[in-house]
Amino acid sequence: MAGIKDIALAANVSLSTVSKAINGKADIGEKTRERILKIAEELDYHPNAFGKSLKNKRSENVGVIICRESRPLSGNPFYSRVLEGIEQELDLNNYNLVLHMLSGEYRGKLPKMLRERKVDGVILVGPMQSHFIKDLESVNLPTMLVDPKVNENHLNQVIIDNEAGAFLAIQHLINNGHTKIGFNSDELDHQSFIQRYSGYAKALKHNSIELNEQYVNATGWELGYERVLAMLELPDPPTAIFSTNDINALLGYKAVKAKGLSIPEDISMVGFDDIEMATMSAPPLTTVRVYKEEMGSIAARYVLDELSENPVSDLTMTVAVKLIERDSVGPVKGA
Amino acid sequence: MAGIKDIALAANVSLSTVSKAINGKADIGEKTRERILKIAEELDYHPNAFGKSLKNKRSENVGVIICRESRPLSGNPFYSRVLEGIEQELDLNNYNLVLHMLSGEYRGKLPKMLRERKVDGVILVGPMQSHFIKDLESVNLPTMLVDPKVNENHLNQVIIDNEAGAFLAIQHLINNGHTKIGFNSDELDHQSFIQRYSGYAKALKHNSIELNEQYVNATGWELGYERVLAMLELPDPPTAIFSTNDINALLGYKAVKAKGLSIPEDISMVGFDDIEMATMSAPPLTTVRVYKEEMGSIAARYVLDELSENPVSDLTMTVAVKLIERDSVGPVKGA
DNA sequence: ACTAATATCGAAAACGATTTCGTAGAAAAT
DNA sequence: ATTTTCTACGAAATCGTTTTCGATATTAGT
Repeated sequence: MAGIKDIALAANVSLSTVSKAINGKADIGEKTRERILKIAEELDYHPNAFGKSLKNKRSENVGVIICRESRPLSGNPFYSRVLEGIEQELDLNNYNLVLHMLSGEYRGKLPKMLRERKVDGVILVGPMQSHFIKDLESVNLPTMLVDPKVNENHLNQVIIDNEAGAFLAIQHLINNGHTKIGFNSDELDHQSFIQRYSGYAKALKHNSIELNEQYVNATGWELGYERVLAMLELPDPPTAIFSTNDINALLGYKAVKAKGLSIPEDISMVGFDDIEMATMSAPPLTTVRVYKEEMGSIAARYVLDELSENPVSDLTMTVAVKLIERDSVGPVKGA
Repeated sequence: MAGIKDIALAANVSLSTVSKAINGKADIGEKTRERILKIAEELDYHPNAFGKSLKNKRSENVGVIICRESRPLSGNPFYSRVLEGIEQELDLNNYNLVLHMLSGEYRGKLPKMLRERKVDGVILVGPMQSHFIKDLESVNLPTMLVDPKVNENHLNQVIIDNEAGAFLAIQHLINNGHTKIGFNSDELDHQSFIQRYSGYAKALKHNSIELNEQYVNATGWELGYERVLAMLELPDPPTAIFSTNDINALLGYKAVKAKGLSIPEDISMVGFDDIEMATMSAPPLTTVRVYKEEMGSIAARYVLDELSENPVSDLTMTVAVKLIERDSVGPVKGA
C-alpha cells in the first residue's frame, strides 16, 4: 500500500533519494539512508512490481512451460518434481515462477507470458513440438530445456546421463548372472529412450553378450504389460527385464504376476526414473534414480545466471544418475 | 517489440486513438479502428504487460500457492492434478498462473508475489498453516481455498464431498456382504479425513452394523502398511478395509501380501482419491474418484469471477465424487 | 440557416518506480 | 583566500499504457 512517495514525504526527502536508499546506490549519505530504510520498514514498504518492471525492463519472473502429456502417467510424477526444483531455486533468488502447460498441438500462438514479455527467461520441460521451439527463439529470451525430446543442440539444455544409467542397470543384472535381458520401452522417439537403449546395448557388448533382437520391444505408449507378457511367452524367455521407465516396469509387474511368476525369484526387473511409486510396489523396484529436483534447480540457476551481468554460457549439462537397489532383482534362477 | 506508439506513427493517429481502437472503446470511428487493428496485426503488436498493469492496476495473473508437503507421496499426485485444472481454466480466460510452493514452516514473510502485488487473486491448495492464512487476509485479494485442512468458514473454499464418498465406498463393501470393515487412515487432523470417517460411521449405522473400535486405526502418516498389518493380526480381523486415501490403500496391499493373503479373495480393499497409481496396482484398486482438475477449475473460475464487474459470492462449493469399481473388492469369504 | 447535439480525435496527466543531470555546499588542493 | 573536487541531494524525464477532457467537425433539430 505504501509507495515510494509516502516514504519521501515521511522522511522529508525527494523520490530519487528514497529510490537510491532502497536500491543501495552510492549516491547518498549514510545517515539519510538509514533513516529512510527505517521508515520504509515501518511503513512496510514493498516496491510496486509494475512500476519497477516498467522502468527496469525486468519482470523478475521466469516462465516454465510444461508439455501436458496425452499420457499422464509418465508425465506427472516426473515433471512435478522438476517443477519443485525450479520453484525452490527461483524462490531462493527472489524470482517468481509463472507456469504454463502446453495442451494438445501448438497452433502458432505463443503463450501470453511470452507474447506480453512477462518473463525474463523460460524453462521448457519435457517433449516440445519443434515449431514451438522455433517460434520461441524469436522472442529471444534466455532459454533452457529440461530433458527435451530431441537434441536441440543449438539450445541450452539439461539432460540425464541416460546411457550411463542404463549401463549401470544392465551391468547390475549381469552381475546377478543374467544374460537373457529384455528391453521394455515406449517408442524410441525420445532421446532419453534412445540413449537408454544405447546404454543397454553397450553393457551387453561390454560383457560379450550378444544382443537378442527378440528381447527388445519398444513400441507404443505405456504398453509395458503387453510387452513383457509377449517376452515371457517367448520359447526362451528372458530372465530379467530392463524397462526404460518405472511406469513400464510396474506395468510389467502385472504381466509377470498374470503368468504366475514372481519377482525376483523367477524374473528380475529394473526400471528407470525412481518415481515414488517405485517404493510402493511389491516388491519395491530396483531402478536408476534421476535427480529431478536437481535438474530443475540447475535449469533455474542457469537462466538466472544468463540474466546476471556476466553470464557464463554452457550449452548442455548432464546430470548424473544412481542405481537404487531394492528388491526386484535377484540371482538368475538355477545359478 | 512494437509498441503503441509505433502503431500510432504508422496509422498517423494519436496514442489515445490507438489505445481506444485496441481496447474496443466506443469513442472512435469504425473505419479508423479497422485500419489501426490491421496495422497492429501487421506489426504483431502485443501490449506491454507492465505499462498496462501499472495503469490498470491489474496484473492478469493469479497466484497459486501449494503446500509442499513433508509427505510427497500423498501430496504430489493430488495437487499436480488440481494445478492442471487451475492452469487450464486460467489460460482459457487469458490469465497467467504464478506458482509458489510453501516449504516448511511459515516465518511470517509472505511470498513475493503477494508482497509486491503481482497477482490479482490467489488460490491456496492443500493444508495451510493458519497464521499464514491470517497474514494473507491482510493483502485483501480474492482468495479461494482448495481442500483446506480445516474449515476456514469465513473464506471461500472448494471441498470434496468426503462424507458421501466414504458412505458410497462402505455401502459398496456392505453390498458385497462385508460387515467387518477396517478404517485405515492417516491422523484425523484434516477435515477431509474427518469427514471420510464420518461417512464410514454413518454407512455402518445406516446398515445397523456396530462400529468396532478395533477396526479403526488412524495414526501417523502413510503408515498404511503397519496399520493394515495390525488389523490383519487381530483375533477377528476385518474382511474388508477402507482407506481414506489411495496411498494408504496401496501401502495396505503390501501388508496383505506379506500375510500371504490375496485381494480380493481374502480381503477387499477400497481407497479414496483415484490417483493414477490406483489403476496400476495389482489388482487395480476400487476407489472413490475425486475430480481434481474440476476442483482446480472451479477455484480458478471463482477467483476470476470475483475479479469481474459483478461477482457473485459463494462461500463454499462442494464437488461430487464417484465410486470407481475395479478389482479389489469381492464378496465376503465363505458367503 | 442557425443552434444544439453528437461523433471522432488528440494533448496531457497519470500509474510507480528509476536514472540522468544539475546544483548547492563541504572538503580538499593550491 | 581562491579554485577545484567531492558529496549529497532534488527536479525532471522516462518506461508503455489508459483515461480524462477539451476541441473540432459532422449531423440533427428547429
